[in-house]
Amino acid sequence: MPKARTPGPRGAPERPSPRAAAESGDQHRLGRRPGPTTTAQTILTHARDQFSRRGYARTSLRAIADAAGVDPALIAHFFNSKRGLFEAAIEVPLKADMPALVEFRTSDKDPVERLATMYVKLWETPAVAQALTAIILEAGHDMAAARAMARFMYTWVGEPLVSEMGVDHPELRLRLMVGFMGAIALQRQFDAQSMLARLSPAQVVALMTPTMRFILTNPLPGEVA
Amino acid sequence: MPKARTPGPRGAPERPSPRAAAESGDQHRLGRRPGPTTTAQTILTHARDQFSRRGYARTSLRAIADAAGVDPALIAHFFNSKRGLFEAAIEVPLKADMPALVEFRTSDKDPVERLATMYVKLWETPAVAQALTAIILEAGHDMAAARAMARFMYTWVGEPLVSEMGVDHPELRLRLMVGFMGAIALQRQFDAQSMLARLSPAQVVALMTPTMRFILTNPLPGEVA
DNA sequence: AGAGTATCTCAACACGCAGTGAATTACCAG
DNA sequence: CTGGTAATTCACTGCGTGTTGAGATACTCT
Repeated sequence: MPKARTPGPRGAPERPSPRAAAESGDQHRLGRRPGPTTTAQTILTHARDQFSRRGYARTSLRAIADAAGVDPALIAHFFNSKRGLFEAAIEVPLKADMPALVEFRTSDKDPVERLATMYVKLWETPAVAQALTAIILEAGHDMAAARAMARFMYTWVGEPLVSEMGVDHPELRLRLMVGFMGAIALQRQFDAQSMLARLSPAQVVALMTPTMRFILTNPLPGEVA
Repeated sequence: MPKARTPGPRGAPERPSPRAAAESGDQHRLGRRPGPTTTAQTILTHARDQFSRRGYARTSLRAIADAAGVDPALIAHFFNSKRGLFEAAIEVPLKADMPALVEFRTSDKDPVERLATMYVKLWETPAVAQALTAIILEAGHDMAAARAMARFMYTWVGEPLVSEMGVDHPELRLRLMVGFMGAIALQRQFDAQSMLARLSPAQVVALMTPTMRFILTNPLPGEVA
């Protein structure tokens, strides 16, 4: 016998709501669902979506759970806390064999143009775009996001580029360039009727490459050098 | 006639807490304060501070009221709602006789350098910097902020510049340039140990001017033109 | 001086939030 | 089949939030 549990110290006297007994084709309403389990991934996907569109503070766990078709308590079960979910959501889902990354390494075009191409292509993958957007939105408020941003910037932009083409004052120039690139991506993401959003990926690459190259190579004024 | 109001349907039976009668040198604790009234301005100042540092959603009216040394209800009295307070806070406090603006109009240097100088000087005025920061932070979430940003961008950047020096595809180029400028300002504001934040205003101007000029004047690639 | 109005505090409400513990169901290894 | 473990929902608790109404105090205009 499953032992003598107190039959229910909570309120709810003798099953008040059998819960609208005859729901349409709906079967089980309680306990584990049959079939394989993909729920954690589903939650993570919708979390990235919400965090990237509304920011951390405006996003409620209930909204994510609703979108994922799941009880809010499941989030606590899989990710411990809202913070835990957020930190999982801003883990940029990059794998070295993604086409954009492979092409960056194997192409023999100009490094800057290759970088711009890779960047724009990365933003075309929704999960990546959402993670990056969430990171940028919270970078000023959340240390984890700030670190994620620095890591992304160093690993996927700074290190590959500087190691290939020499650039003086790399920290300064990279900050300027990444700011420029981020501003473009954000405008494309949020202001859908902006000119920038109407351009094709190839057009955006062609548009941003010259300025990126200029930022990296133009002689710095005497005051700062 | 003031008519017969129900004398008090709320709880609070016969004044429960006379509130720690003898506070140090503190006099009046209730009712209007003696002397001239500057409270609305005080609230607005602290609101800008909080909104710019923590964003709209993370900022509570109670926090603002505490910082201003005032009861939260006063905010509702002066600004109606949190939203009302925010919309007042993102009204960029610019007057045409501010030194930075005057200098922009009267100097005879290169227009782009003048613009950069004005911009950096504007960000040195805390109230302006805070309003602009709050606008940028919420531009993706709040229509009022988005409009404020467009207005600022057009009135104080686009119109003066385009009217003076001809630039083709102004919308596209202005978006790129303003994104670049905003990214610099934000990095200086939030990442205090960044290289950018350690530069003097004059240095930042010297650093950003060439890129701004490049963005405005470099021939656009055939794909977009 | 006195009526009327603006400023200000207090107490409370209603609501949404993140988080918790127990109960229920399905999966899986022996 | 059977026992253990993971997945899932439910009911609930505090807590913090924006907002409200009433009452108290000061200022202002005649």
